[in-house]
Amino acid sequence: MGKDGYLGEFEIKVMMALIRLGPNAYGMTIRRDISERTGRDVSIGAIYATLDRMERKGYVSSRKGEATPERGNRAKRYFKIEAPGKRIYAESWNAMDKMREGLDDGLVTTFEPVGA
Amino acid sequence: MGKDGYLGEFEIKVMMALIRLGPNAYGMTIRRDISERTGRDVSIGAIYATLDRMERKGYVSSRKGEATPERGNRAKRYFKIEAPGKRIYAESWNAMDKMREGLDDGLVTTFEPVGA
DNA sequence: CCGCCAACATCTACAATGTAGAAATTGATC
DNA sequence: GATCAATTTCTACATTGTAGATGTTGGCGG
Repeated sequence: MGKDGYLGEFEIKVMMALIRLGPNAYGMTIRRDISERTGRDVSIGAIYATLDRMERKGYVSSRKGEATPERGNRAKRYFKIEAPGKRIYAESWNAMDKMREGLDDGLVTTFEPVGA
Repeated sequence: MGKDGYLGEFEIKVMMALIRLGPNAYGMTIRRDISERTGRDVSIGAIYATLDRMERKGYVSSRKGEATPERGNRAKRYFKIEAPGKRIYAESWNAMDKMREGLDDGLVTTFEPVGA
């Protein structure tokens, strides 16, 4: 039970986007969610590569949706988290959280001492 | 400012251990801290490889301590976070935190529905 | 003395993840 | 039927993650 490694930093973010987006999660929305929240752009290739790898492991699954015909459109590929994915995501996050327990944010959020 | 990537999952954990351990951070204590908190063992090689890479980038620095002669002892190598390290750690963590904003823990912490 | 043990660090190699960018697909519109 | 927009797919390479074997240093038992 839970003997595999942890999700990587980017994988965790993708998982979070999946959770947030729910049934509306597909490549472009996932990308947008991550860019908006973190303030940094990610290539769409990065998103799919990660999603594909997680799908191979059974962490997520995908299904093709209908092509909504709004000025040229390719069928979307929707993703959702599967049980093993939830499990490893929870483990990954919990480990982070435990590592962080007790750490004072002040120590690390401030970049420079105010006086110089 | 802050245009490099983010720290990886393990790098973040090592940083957290450094913060927690303060002046007592060296290979073995870092390893122990991570193992105890996450409940999983990490090889000492993994710790040093990560630390070395972060040192090359100027995120952390190290100095050799005196060999405390308690039943055979090699001089410890103490590590500490440098300003660029604090910066990227904060950015990395903040990005995670923002991604997670609003997510319901209940969704992901529970592995199986109670009823089957 | 000498060989062993303990506490640490170093090195090497390989697997997994992160990431970008260019190309392909598809249907709509003109 | 050429072009455009929304989306996915493919490919390749850089960076991180990770283990394990090996080197170093001194105390200790005998």
